[in-house]
Amino acid sequence: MNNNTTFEEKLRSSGLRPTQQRIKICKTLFDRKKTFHFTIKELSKIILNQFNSKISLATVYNTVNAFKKKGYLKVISINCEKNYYDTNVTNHHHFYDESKNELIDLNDSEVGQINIKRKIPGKKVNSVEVLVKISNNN
Amino acid sequence: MNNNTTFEEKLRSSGLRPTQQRIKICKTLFDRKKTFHFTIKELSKIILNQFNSKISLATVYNTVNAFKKKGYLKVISINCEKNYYDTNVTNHHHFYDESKNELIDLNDSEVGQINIKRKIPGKKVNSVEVLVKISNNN
DNA sequence: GTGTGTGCAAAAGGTTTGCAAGAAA
DNA sequence: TTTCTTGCAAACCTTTTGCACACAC
Repeated sequence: MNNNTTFEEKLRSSGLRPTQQRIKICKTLFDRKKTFHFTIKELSKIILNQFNSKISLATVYNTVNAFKKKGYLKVISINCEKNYYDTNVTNHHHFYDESKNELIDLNDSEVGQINIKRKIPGKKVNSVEVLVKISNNN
Repeated sequence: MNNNTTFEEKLRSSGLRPTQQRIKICKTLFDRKKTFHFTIKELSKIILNQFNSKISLATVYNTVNAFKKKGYLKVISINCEKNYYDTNVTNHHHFYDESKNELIDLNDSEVGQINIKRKIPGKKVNSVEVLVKISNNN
């Protein structure tokens, strides 16, 4: 289903030229069954292994930022060292495994209804996200 | 109540020498009624204005990191650009005002009970934090 | 005096940018 | 041919580190 033609259309319809680099990035990000969490460094390394060809860091950043702007990816901030990206752009929550530096999706139904009782005058709520930090039981 | 002697004791009992710089940082951070949210840059600027003397960035970082390690401050990651610190080290939640780049505390009672229904085998939960992103209404 | 802390400047790590060469339309 | 994209290197920002000097004890 997610073949090259589909990615070409996706890119084109977003006003992005379907270059070889962008198609490779699309394949790596979106041609999978499960949600994908990654950092830029990890993504670069995976692309290198998957296609045996390097895409420059600048291009990876540019493309990921373009996808973020288009709403194809979202950012999750766990710490200030680096950004984590998520191919699941729906409203949901996360476990962050501090032992493995790894994100795990937590869907809405796995977190009870969250009821924010306080309102801030003149402000609207953009998102409500829960981050559950976990680590090994040792 | 929070006079210099108290801060000296606090530092000493934490194994930190009560230097002039550290006492100034203590005054800025802890000699206030309300929770204080700050970035390192903001803290440096406030100290400069408050005491008319500059403390080197390295020292501010060192001291803030020491206080974090001692449990006097906690870190809140909103985005990857910079770390935010919080003088409220109890379990609580936050509004993040994306229009003003400002944190507002949300105490436990203002957020309904959060019930994480999923468990990850072999992992323990370290914290559960809610971040509510808000912005101007217009 | 001894050991710790400070401050500067340099380094480190992630991210962005400027610009010339290359690819897409 | 025109416009957009790539890739390199340099720049940028926050944070950390090395080291000489200064301060606390």
